Amino acid sequence: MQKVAEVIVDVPTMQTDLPYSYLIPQALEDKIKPGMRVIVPFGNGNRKIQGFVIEIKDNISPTETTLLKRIEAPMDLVPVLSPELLELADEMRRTTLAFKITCFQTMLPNVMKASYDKKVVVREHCPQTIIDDVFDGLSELSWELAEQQGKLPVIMKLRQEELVDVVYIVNKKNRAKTARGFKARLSQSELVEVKASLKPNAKQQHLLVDVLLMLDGNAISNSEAKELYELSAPAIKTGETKGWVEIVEREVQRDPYANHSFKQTYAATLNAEQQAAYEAITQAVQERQAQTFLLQGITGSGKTEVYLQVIAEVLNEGKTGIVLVPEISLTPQTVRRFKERFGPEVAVLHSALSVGEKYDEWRKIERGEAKVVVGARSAIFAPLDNLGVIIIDEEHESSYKQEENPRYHARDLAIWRANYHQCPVVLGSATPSLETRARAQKNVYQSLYLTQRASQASSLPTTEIIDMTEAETFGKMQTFSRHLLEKVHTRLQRKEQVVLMLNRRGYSSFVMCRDCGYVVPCPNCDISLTLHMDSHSMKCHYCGHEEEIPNTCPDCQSQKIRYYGTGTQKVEEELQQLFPEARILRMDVDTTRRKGAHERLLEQFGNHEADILLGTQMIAKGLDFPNVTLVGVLNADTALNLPDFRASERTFQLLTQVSGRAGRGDKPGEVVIQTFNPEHYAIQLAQRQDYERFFRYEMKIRHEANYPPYYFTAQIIASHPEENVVAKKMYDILLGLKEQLSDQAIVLGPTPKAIMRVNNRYFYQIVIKYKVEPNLYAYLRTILENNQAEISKGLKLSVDTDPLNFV
DNA sequence: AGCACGCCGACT
DNA sequence: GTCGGCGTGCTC
Repeated sequence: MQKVAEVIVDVPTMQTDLPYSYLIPQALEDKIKPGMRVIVPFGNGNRKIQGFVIEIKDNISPTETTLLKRIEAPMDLVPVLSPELLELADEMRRTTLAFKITCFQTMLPNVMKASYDKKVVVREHCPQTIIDDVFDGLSELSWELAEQQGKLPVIMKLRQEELVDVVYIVNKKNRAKTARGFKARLSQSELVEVKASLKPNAKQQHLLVDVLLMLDGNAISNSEAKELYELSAPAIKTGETKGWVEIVEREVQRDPYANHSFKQTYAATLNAEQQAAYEAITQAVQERQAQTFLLQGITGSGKTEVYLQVIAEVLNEGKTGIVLVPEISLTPQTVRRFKERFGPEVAVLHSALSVGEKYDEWRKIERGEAKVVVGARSAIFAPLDNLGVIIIDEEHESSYKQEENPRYHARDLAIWRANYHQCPVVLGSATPSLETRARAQKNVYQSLYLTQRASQASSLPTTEIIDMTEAETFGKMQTFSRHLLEKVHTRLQRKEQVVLMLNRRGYSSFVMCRDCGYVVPCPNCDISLTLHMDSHSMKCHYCGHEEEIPNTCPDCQSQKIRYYGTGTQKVEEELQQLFPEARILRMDVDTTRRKGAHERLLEQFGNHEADILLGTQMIAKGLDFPNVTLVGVLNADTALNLPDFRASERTFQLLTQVSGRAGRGDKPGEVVIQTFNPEHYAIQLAQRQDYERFFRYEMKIRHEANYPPYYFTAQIIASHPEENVVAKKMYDILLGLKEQLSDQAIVLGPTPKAIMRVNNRYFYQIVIKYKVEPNLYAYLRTILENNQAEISKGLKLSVDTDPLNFV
């Protein structure tokens, strides 16, 4: 019976988000497997596109099969998606409402996404005159070139006359990097004979034969032969002409950490709490329990050592493990800790890797060479079999949620995969998200606590709050309190280091006219432009618009146009004026844009090449410098006043985290928090590092206001170039929702987004708060389906079934 | 997404 | 009368 493959095609639309059936050609019958990529003809013109086989059927009636097209070619030799990941894609499609094809592409390295080309090929009976005129005498022409040269009308006509064909090409990008190499064509004994016949002064040829003998039939790359044995290229060439060697192409692995050397480290002795956590988790590993643990441990309590030893046990059992780390923490220091313990069994998936490097790491995992995967969010899709544990460090980090389709949360998928493999998940944090902590409270997750700092010498830092409404400040911008400056001063004298954090949001420089108060707005968005001194221009952070800095007020022509605000650059300048002798390192989006810049800056600071590290949120994570004895938070409030119910939670987490940066060594640490809201509970409780009180207080607030974790939320965002179009659409959607939802559900909106216009589009949102709405996801899907027509005409509609951001 | 079919405006 | 605009609908 004819075999048929069910294929998800690479056409990301609502209407094509379903499997299409294709015949499997006889020759490929036993080759095509679920999880493989294939090239299939699609649509009227039979253009060739990529597809994923999800199922093979052989019980299709013969009458049906005659209507089917056939698979053109496989794109893989073995499936790139395991049955597990195929199932996980189902789950993702169901819960995030994203297209199946988008889910597949998210699960795989970027290079596996096909790109498409088109070309025009002359047919056999095409007259030579036309070939000369249109194709410059060649047999084909790329579509792109034909378009540029304005030849499309001619080509259309030629195609109707059947003189030329339009051919579609699916480009595979995932070519493994290959290198030229060679291996012996002769047997060992023949080589010995050859060597005996060589003249004594033919040094390179002797060397070549020696190398060949040593390789014993194995291949080596030319570059490796040169590097290791100083074998020259001409010698290899000679070997080829004389028939001693065979030239081969070898797949080479790009190892992004090839230049690092790692010395083996061994398990440290665990304290009682760490030991208890270790035992609970490894017991779940051994007993194959899909238990989720919340490992709640203060900064410096040695969570990582617990992870390492759990993984060691997992490997010992012949299983594999995934460790997720926030993108920003995936520094060489973090990687080193795992590489030093587990060596080449560790693969690292990191967004800073090139697409090729990422593919190589992925291949290494797929081939079973790596047993431990350390990576950011998308490493949750690592193609590991036989998972023994999934660890998510800094569980509360928002970077685990993808803010584009598919809008998945790595934590949810981790729990799904753990269920599949019957293995535990460990969620680690000093400041767990309220959702996670609430689940632990209800014993859905099992709680494990680490309350002691692992190294006895270090103690918790002392934290002071400075009320900026009353404090004596310094400088034009009132960025620094006298108190903080004095403390910075003493550190500089003592040759200790200081970390200063600037909450970036709402803290950028802008230009304002002192006469009329005019602020230069973005022409495309409802926001003012930000001043950038490095490029001497005004930029919009939302749409990228850039323009010159005005000399006179564009509104009233006054000359009195001045710079305001405190961007990191401005603060750096002022700090430099206050401490001319201090070496300051600035770390923000501008200085870390270039690949590897982030690590380089941190390394410099670690080597004490700077005294003060001044940066945005990104400095709060994971850095561990023993010489830092003072951490200053310049503006603790800015995130606090956002209209988002998680504002307090984020502020508390951030402040607790930066505070942990002080006093990591044997010298005591101090933290100074400058704020305009000194009485706010998030700030007060962060000062005392009192997560428990914060949790209870915040839960009360969430309960009273019907927010998570007491309620689930869903968010619909629509945008359109015309405001009345979005507004009307959203009211329509609201009406439909009201009909579908039970009266327990609460619908907020539609309301314009805080920045209503971005890039000349108007944004509105609806938020749904609910407890039990079994039909909600299905109905949200129908909303997307019903608006297909408008979506193709400029409406943008996005649905998030578990949003993290409401601003 | 990309292509074909189809129904209304300005041209040889 | 036709060439071509892009609205609509379909793709195994």
